[in-house]
Formats: sequence, structure tokens, C-alpha cells
Amino acid sequence: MEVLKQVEEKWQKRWEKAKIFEANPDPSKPKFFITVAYPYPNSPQHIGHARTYTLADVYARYMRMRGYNVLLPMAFHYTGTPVLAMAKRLAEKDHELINDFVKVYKVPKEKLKELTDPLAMARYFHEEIREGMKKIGYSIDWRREFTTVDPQYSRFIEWQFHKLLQAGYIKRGSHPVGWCPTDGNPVGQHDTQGDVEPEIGEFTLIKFRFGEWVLPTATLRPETVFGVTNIWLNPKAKYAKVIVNGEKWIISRECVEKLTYQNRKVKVLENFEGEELIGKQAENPATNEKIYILPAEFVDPQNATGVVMSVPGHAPYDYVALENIKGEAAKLMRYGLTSDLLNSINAVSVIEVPHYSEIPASDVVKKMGIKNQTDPKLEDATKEVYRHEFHNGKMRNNTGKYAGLTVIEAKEKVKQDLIAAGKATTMYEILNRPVKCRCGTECVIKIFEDQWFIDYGKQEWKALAHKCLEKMRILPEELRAEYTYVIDWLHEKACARKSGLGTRLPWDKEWIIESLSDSTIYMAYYTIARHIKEYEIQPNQLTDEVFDYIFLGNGNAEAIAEKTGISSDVLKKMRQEFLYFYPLDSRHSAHELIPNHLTFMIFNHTAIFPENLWPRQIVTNGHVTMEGAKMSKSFGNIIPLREGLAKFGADPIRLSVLATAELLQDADFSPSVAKTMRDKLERLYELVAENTKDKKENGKEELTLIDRWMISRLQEHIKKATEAMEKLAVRKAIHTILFELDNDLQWYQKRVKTSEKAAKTRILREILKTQIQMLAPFAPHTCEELWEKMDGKGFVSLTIWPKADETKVDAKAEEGEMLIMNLLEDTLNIIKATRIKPRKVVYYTAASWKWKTYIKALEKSMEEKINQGDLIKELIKDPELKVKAKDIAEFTAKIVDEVNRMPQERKHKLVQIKFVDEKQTLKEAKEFLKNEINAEIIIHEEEDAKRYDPKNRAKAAKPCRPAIYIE
RNA sequence: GCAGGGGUUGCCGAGCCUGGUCAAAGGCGCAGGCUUCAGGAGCCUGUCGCGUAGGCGUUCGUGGGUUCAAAUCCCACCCCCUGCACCA
Repeated sequence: MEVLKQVEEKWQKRWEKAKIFEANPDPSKPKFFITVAYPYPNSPQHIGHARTYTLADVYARYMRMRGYNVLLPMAFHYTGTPVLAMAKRLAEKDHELINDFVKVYKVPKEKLKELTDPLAMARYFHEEIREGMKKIGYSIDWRREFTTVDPQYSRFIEWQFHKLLQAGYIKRGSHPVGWCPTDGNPVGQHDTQGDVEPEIGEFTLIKFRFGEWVLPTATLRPETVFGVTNIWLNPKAKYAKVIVNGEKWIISRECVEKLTYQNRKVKVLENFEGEELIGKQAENPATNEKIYILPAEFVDPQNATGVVMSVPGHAPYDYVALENIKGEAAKLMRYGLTSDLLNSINAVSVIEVPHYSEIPASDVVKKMGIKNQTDPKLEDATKEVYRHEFHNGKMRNNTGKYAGLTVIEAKEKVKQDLIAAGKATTMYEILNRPVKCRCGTECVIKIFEDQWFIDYGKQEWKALAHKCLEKMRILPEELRAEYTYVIDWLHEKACARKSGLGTRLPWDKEWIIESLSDSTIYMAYYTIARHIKEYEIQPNQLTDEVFDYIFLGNGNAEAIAEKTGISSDVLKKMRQEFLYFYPLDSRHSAHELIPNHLTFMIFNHTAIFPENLWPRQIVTNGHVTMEGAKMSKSFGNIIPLREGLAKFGADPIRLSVLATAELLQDADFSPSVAKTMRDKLERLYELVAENTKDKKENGKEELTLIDRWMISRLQEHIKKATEAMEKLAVRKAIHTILFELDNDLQWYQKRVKTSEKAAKTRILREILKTQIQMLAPFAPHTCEELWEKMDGKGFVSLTIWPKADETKVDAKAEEGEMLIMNLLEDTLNIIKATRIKPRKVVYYTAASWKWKTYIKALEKSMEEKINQGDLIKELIKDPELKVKAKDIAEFTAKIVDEVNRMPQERKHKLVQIKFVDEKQTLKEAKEFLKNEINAEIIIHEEEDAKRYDPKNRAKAAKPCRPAIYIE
């Protein structure tokens, strides 16, 4: 481990000193520009964060070895709520968080107080994260680093927003959000107890008439208004008579406050018990029917208006509640409700659904065995009925002009018509309520007025985004559909808040641009960030004209230089550097950002930049789990990156987070995986050490079969690894480079152990060098060290990625080696089955006429399926074979099936190489076989007159399948 | 509901894209052997069933289908995981 640490530091220093990762424009070389979503510095990094960054770094290193001038920069996202919220929690002395920082991440306790200031927190973790990135060996050009609160960056964001505004993509309006009345803040998932996302739903309030009063029944299913049999109120709840925007409403007391948050003027006239209205009649505004107001305890006064219309035909709650009160009619006498009257109320069916009876609600209630209106199973019952009716339901004839429509259509239409006629309105409610804020208050919905939006709903903008997507490479390709979907579905996105760090909206300074909106085109800023620092360009010099010139080529450098005091040379340099590195070649992030950041990036690029500068590729990856479990504070299974690095080393960590999963899947980290990786690297060290001990290197020995086999296999592995890297299938690449190649290498070493040939040193060296090069993007520190040990020139990071040499692919050697492998396996199998302790193993290789026959059969079978008769007829045309007609008949009977079943590819190979010199092959492997089997090995040709063959086995020999005799 | 991922031999996990060389890599666990004073560790062998000759049988979520041939391709179904916004 100590050695590992030293090696890491040694190479990190050397890279830095040689500035090999600082990329400047170089017109003689193709460029490749890679960026990763910049981190929020609101806590230190853990192993999970390492995946995306390591992947991008591996890609950068690979592309560098493919000859590209690669730029990989990094910056820090101070904007918005993440930093703010964390600092706030710390200020509130959140125990969990403090424990986390101190115990898990080892933040010094005395630092904590300082970190309650958001900016101080961001600065602190910024340092921490940057150090981690250096220690894990990312090949980042640090000269371009910036933060999103740098005043120069703010100017860039202001420019961007001016562009969006000019293009007509910014608009203003209102929208509902989850809201904590105590805190006076919007609440998202991480602001709630148990991290519950408040689901916002729009209820239709249908205005049932009750004299001069309105009973606004809240429903998610307005189309069922035709099946209403009664109204439910909770007799034990408190209701209020109120004036809402000039209308007289009766609603639950809890609803009063909610309506005010939804921008309604509410005046309370009188409070009363729900009981008071039971037994009275109201009128359905859709049908003008008179119906009764009945009591139901399932009605929750805290949900929406607390007034519910009853549709027992299609709503399980209503169905059960109705059955319940019919059963206790006596209790209802005091409301003047007789048993006869109650019994006359029956479910009405207004929707037809396949596979259900007239009354779907009753079907489901009976199926689930629900007896009481307070049974929690009613939630599931409701969902089931709703699901089927929504997707498969049709409106019945008793629904007037809506008859025949699907439920999907009718739902919207009924709602719109009722609203248009003044018979309904809407209100928002939290569907999964109660959702509680961390402060303990139950959340409500607030409608925000005058909010600023970026209008991703614009059709012509969507068209541009689609166009950009079409031209982009998406990795993994499976997720392309996801982007298409998101582009279509995106609409107005609130782009500013009133709190947090960040850039103020240039035309309305109360608002601060939130973090998903100030991070969409910043990749362009990397191309000029180093100049801004180097020439100390001030924010006030960075006018919109400057950015127009650099990024869009508008205006005249000299004139702008005059106005801003930035020299025209510098302006031109920035313009050139931007044009050199743009467009962005590859964008990396975890795939949870597809529905927002990544798609926003596409949109914003198309809004601002010309088509040739739109991004070219997006790569996303899954998360990291910890021994199969989700990483989370509450599980206490988070390993901070710096701790991981200290414990396992940079290269093992890099390999671990990439080797266990392809892009789409979650990668599973565990200490044992990291250890395996370290062992693997250590073994490579040993192998290199052993191999370089012996300096003499003879270049002329003749290569044996096994040597040629190893070299041939190497070409295969190079090809496979390269193909995998092109698709960023890093797991496959690592498997090929580190495991499959290694397996072959081990076999090779086992095979040549007994041989004296000096060729093996040279071959081993060739293999190792290639392996080290291919491993270098993944384990750069180890590979630099090994490369140096092997007398490689310069940095391995700057060498050219190996290329498979087709001329070294040796089908004959591979067939020959396969023969040995299979023969060994067969022999061991026989030994196992017979439990013989072998003293002597005799092999008989197939006679040449068998080979001739075999190849002929293969050739013939490549065109069509062969049968024995035709095959024999053709074979005996050959006089040499004709004399053996009887043997041939016997032999062909054995091989016809096998030949017909053989894959085309293998047939090609065999036909191409004509025959394998089995006797020679076996001779070369004789020592090896002897060692493996631990018995004397004797090799004969099948028709060898002097052969030792007591059981007459020789004649069983087949090409590629020598006969075996063991005693 | 929509979209995506997944279900493989005791466990984890490759293979599936590009059908045959797949009883199916590798690791863990388990059993035996070697090494060690011992502990730890390392190395070797075995690990679906049957089998005294390289064989046979059964297996890759379930049920169908295509094919000479299916873990792999197609269809249907069941189960698990993830995302669906104003929250980064």
C-alpha cells in the first residue's frame, strides 16, 4: 500500500510538472472536448461520485491515446439551494448532518461553525473535492477552473438570459408549488419528513347548489358527475360558510386557509358542524337532480374542500359508505332519513368497462372483501377501478353528449365544459398528503404569481431540440427514447427563485437564476476561462457585445476592444479558442439528469448557438451501490472518496467503480472488489518485475505454436478492447484487458514453463507492454510506473493506443492450441470417470485420409446440408480414397452430424488451414501434458504400424480429436 | 399509468447485441490435499445428477413460437428495481 501511495504521488507530480493535461488549441491535431457535470460543493465526495468523473477521465485518457488533443476541464456549482440548504441545516444544528460531517467525512469540528455561511461552505468543500479529484488522478486542465458565483461567470449567465429573452423563450406566469406555511418556503422532496415528494394534483370543484349556497365537491373524476347519488359530509368535522371571490361557498374549515394560498379572497361568515347539513338536499349542476347530503366518516376535512360527491357506481369509498349507512338506518332517523329513503339510493353506472359488471366499484370491493369505509384497502380498490376505467372505460348513454367518449376524453371535456358554464372551478391539493415539512408543519399548495419561466414548451424550440438530438450520439443508445420523450414533455420551467447563491436575473434583480438554468451552456465558458484569469479581465469589461463576439462571431474585435478595454488580440484569442474546442464532443453525467439538466443543455444550445456548434454526444451512467445496498447516510455505508483512496488506492478505486457494470446499470462497490483489483495490479507488478529481471532479449528464436497462439490471442483482445472503448463499454474493456487477456497469459505461462526457449521473454514483454497501455486509462498511476520499469519511452498516457495486427492472427496456431486444451480436458474426464491412476497415456492422431475426408465434408457442408450417401459418392472419385471405401463409410457416419452442426465460422477456419499437423502439435506439448496428467505420454499416428495399441483404440481417432488410451 | 433496467447453476455475477465451440467465465462459500509451530494467508483439486473411456440426462423467471440448433431471436404473462420536475 505504501508503494502504491508513492507511485500515485510520483506520477501525479510528474504529470503536473510536464503539464501534459493542459490543452491549448493546436490546429495540427484533432480536438476532443469532454465535460462532466460540475459538482455542488455542499459536502465532500464519496465513492459514488467517483463513477461519472472516472468514466469521463478514462474516456479523456483513451481519446488522448487515440491521438486527440483532449480538453477535460472542471468547475464548481455554487448556485441554488443545494449549498444553501446544507448550510441552513448546519446552522440549525441538524444532528444527523453534523454527525455525518464529523464522523463520516472527518470535517474538523471547529470548522463547522464557519461552514454555516453558505459561501464559506462552498469554498471549503470546493477545496476538498478538488483535492480528491487530483488524488484519484483525473487528467483535468485546472487552469480553467471557475465557480458559478464568479462575477465574470455571472456576466456570462446574464448574456445567456438576454439571448433567451430576445429569442422569446422567457415568459412570466403563475404555477403551483408545495409550500410550508410556517417556513414560508417552497418544499421539495428533500425538505420533507421522510423525503417525500409532494405530488400536486388539480381537483375539479363541482358547484352543487344548496339554496343560495354552493357546495364545491372536490373530485379527480369530473366525468362521473352523471353518476352522483348523494353528497358526503363528515358529520363530526367543522365546516364554514364563506364568501370566495364573491360566491357563497360551504367548505371545511381547513380548506379556508388553503384557498387563500391559491390566490382566492376568502371571507368566513359562520362556522358550524357538518352534522347540521345532513339530510338536506342539494342539486347536481350537471343533471339538475336533487340529491341528499349524507354523513360519511371517510370524508377528510383536511383534503381539498371536505365536500365530496358520491358516485357509488365507480368509487369504492362511496360504494362502501353507502352500504354502511343503509345498514345503520336507525342512527340516521334523527336527520329525517328513513330506511326506505336510504334503500332507494342505488349506484348508477355511467361508465362501461370490459371485464367488469355494471358497477365496477362493487366488483372490486367484493373481490377484496372490504366491509367498512375506513378500511385502508379502499385506497388500492380505488386505484384499481380508476386504472381500468381511465384506460378502457367508455361513457354510457346516460351521460348526455359525452356518451360514447372514452373516459380519457370525457374527463377533460366535462371539466372544461363545467368550468366554462360557471358550474365548476379547480383547486390544487397534495395528492399524497399528509406531507410534512421538516419543521413538522403539514404542507399545502401555494400558487406562485409572476414567476419567471424558461418556456421549453414552445413547439419551434422543441423542433430544434429534436434536430440536435437526432444528430447526437447517445450513450447508452437505449436512452435515446428517453430524451425524445423528455423534449416533448418539457414545458415552462421556473428559472428563478428568491433565495440562494447565483446570478440575478438581469432585468428583475429580485430574482436569482436557479441552478438548473445557469448550467446549460457553461461548457463554452471553459474555453475562455483561462484567458479571463490570465488577463485579469473584469466583470464590467465582459459586456454582452464581448460574448456576442466570442461565441457568435458578431461585431468587430477592434471596436469592442475600444469600448471594453480588453485588447483585440485577447478577444481574438478567445474567439479562436472557443471555435477550436467547440462544439462539445462529449457530455457526461449520471442518467438521473436526463429529464432536466441534459435536456436543458440541448435546448439552450439550440437557442443560442449555430447548428455546427451544438453538442455531439451525451454519455450517462448509473449509480454506485455499496455491497448491493443503496448508499445512504441512514445505512451508514458511505465511504468518503478520500478515505477510499487512502484505504484502497486510486487505481483500484478507479477500476472498481467501472468494472462491475456497464453504463446503464448500477455499479456495485465493495471492499472486496477493490481488493481484487489491487491484487490484480500487484500481480502485474510482480510479473513485470520478474520479466525485467532478465535484461537479455533475443529477437531471433523461432516461434513455437504456443508463442504464435499467444500473439494471435493478443490481437483478438486488442480488437475487442478497442471496440468496447469506442462504445464506452468500460466493463467489457476491463474484462478483456485485465481478465481475459490475463487468463490467456496464465495459460501461456503454464504451457511454456518447461520450455527453455528464450522467445517467451520477448513475447511476454510484448504482451505486457500492450496490456499496460490498454490498462493505462483505467489505472494510470500503476501503468506509468510499469511502463517506466519496462523501459517504455515517455509517459504511457501519451503513447498511441495499440492496434490489432491482422497479420499476426494465426488460425492454425489457435486450432492447434484448441486441440491441446480439448485433449487435456478429455483425458482428465476419462480419468475422472474411470478412476484410473494413469501411468501411461497414449494418443493416436487421425490418419491423413481422415483429414482429407473431413475437410472435403466441411467444404461441401458450407454450401448445403450434407448427407452421408452423397458425400461418399463424391469422395470415392478420389482414387486414394476409393481403396478405403469401407473405412470411409464408417468414418463419415460418425462425422456427418458433427459437420452439419458446426458453426460456419469455424468451418471457414478449418477449411482455410486445410489440416492441423496433430503429431507435431502434440509433440510440442508433450512435456506440458506429462506434467499436467502426471503420466508417461506416448504419441502415435493412427496407422502407425509399430504403435502401442492393446485395446485397438487408434481407429477412433478423428481430426482434431485424437484417440486416447489410458492405462 | 408512462418510460427504462433486471430475473442465469448455493450466493454474487459474466454470457444475451453478433444462436452452435455453453453444464455455462470469474469471485465468494463449501469439501479434500499441499505449505505453515500455530494463526492468517498462499497454492492445487473438486463443487447440477448419473457414469470404470472422452458419454448421457436435466437446467438459465413462466408459458408458447421460430430454427437442424435457443440462456441467446420473437410473442404473451409474472415478479423486482429506477425515473416521471420546479427538487437538485
